Amino acid sequence: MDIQISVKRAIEELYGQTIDTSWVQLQKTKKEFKGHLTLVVFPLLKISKKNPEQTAQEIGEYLAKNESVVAEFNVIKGFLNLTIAPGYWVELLNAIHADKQYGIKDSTADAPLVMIEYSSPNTNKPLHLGHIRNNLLGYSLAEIMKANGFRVVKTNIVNDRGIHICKSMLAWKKWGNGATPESAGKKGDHLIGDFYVLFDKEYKKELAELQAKGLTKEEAEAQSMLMGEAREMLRQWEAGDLETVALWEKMNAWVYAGFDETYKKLGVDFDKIYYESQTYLEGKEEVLRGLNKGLFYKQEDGSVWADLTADGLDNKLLLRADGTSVYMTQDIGTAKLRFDDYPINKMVYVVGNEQNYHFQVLSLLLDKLGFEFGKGLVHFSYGMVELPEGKMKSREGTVVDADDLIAEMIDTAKETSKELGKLDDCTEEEADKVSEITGLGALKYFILKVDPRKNMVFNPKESIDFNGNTGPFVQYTYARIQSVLRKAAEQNILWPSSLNTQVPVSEKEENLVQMLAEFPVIVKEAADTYSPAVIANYIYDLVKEYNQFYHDFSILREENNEIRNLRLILSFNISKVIKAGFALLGIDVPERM
RNA sequence: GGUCCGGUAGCUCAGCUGGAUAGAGCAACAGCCUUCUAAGCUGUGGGUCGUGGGUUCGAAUCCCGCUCGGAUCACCA
Repeated sequence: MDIQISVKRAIEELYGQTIDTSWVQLQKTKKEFKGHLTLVVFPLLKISKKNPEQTAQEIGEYLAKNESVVAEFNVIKGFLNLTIAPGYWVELLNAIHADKQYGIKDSTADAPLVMIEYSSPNTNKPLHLGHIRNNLLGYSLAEIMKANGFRVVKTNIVNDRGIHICKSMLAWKKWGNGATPESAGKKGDHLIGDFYVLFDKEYKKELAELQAKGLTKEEAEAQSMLMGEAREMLRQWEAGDLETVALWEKMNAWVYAGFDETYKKLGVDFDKIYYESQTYLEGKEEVLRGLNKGLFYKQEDGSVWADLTADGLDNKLLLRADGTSVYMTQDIGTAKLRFDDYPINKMVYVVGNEQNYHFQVLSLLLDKLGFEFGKGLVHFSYGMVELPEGKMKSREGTVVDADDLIAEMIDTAKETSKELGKLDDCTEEEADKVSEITGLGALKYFILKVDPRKNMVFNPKESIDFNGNTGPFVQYTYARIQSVLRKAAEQNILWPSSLNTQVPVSEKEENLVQMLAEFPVIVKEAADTYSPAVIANYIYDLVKEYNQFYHDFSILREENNEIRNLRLILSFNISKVIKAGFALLGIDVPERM
């Protein structure tokens, strides 16, 4: 709203000075005071040359007299509380109501292109809780960026090569008896993950046996037959040995099928998938190009390094002495391929905060190599997910498997709904659908509402608690609004596409309209701060406010037609905003529950 | 040790481009279902915003020191 301009005009008229709009500090009036918007006058004292109360009084009088939007005002200390004219809220509501895509901008063909990398799994393990946070953040961020008019490419880099995959392959070959996902009755990613674990177990056993014979830990590791075989397998893979590559392809295909199932369940997807097996050689070429241009240097042993001491960082290895690439090399290669494929304006990497340093270095290296998006790349860094009992680290063996967790959430949702009798008049199919929406909604909302940067505690038990600041609370409110609208239709209550500005609007309704008006601002803010949590917390506030309001009135029994229309349109718009906001978070809302 | 991030109610978290008496939810306690879905609503209690300084009319918010916790500083990915 353009009260800001009104205030600016007032200052100019009263004190004959033009001011920057940033001096006009308007904020929502606190609940305990009368008014909608509050002007903080302290910054303006320099201009008025008067004390805070006088200044506020003068500006207030001017606005009330000359600006029709301002109906009343009151002054408390240095705060000028403005009451907005009633008709204004109805106009605002009409405007929101007329906009089908409220808060969502369409992207144009010439909009900046953002590539968002997220998920990035290894092919030797199923996805776990950490991946869930990653996937949800990445997907939500992509939707938020789209809603702000950007063109977005969602991408995934699959780490499909290296010694860890060879470990799984070797274990399968040795002890697998030709097991397949079908024969074992497991998802492919779980099957391969189990073989990875098996390898580790056997390897540890071997080490213990060697150490029992008097070898040190280092000697045992060097002499390990198993590890030797795994390394040999990696060499064969790199050399393109047909049998090894065939096995690798077969097992990877199982894993991908498993991942796809999990992604589908989570509701995330990708526009383009890159595989490290296809990018790591590209990175090597880029590094050599940089070496030739004198950007990097070679050590006596043949290894290639980047000197980043001028940028306040250390020397960074880019190619090993034997010419093989490291993690950084692969990321450079991937970046190159991506840039060849898309005219990227901005690159966003959704990767855990343990890699902050890596991306600091990557940004510098890409910049040196001449990639325009290098310097401005965003490492969308998020914190670890911990369990109430302690850290969630794979080596501590307390990993929460993504598929198990999702299934558990859906089951709990179903049980709870049943207990409450919510599913009584549903078919089994509908019950399953609703349980899936609420179970996943609980999970997604719980994770997304937390500031991404922070480490968070995920308590499975609490997350499925349907009280309080949770996804199901919001979903429930949405479903109830749908129920109101359904019943209005059944009773042939038709409401107009816009309201008469003379309709009386209560304080609580004004408050709700004000919150609705903030939605586009919130969506913008979420994109600027790269934080879906902004949207989640806003939606919760809106829903809570609505619930408190909803409790007080009866729309369908309302005798005054205009007031009933106002409330129906208000409810409709709130549900519209909930749905849009939740879509940006990747959460579904059920029509009934 | 260097660098980065965090510390807000018993617990989980908002608030952080400086603004009024720091907010939610959970947990505890007390109420509200002949009224469109009680997965809800109302009320009560609960805080030296880690700590010490500084800047300012005003600091949870900005700056500096200290402290605690996490991450990282690999020829792992």
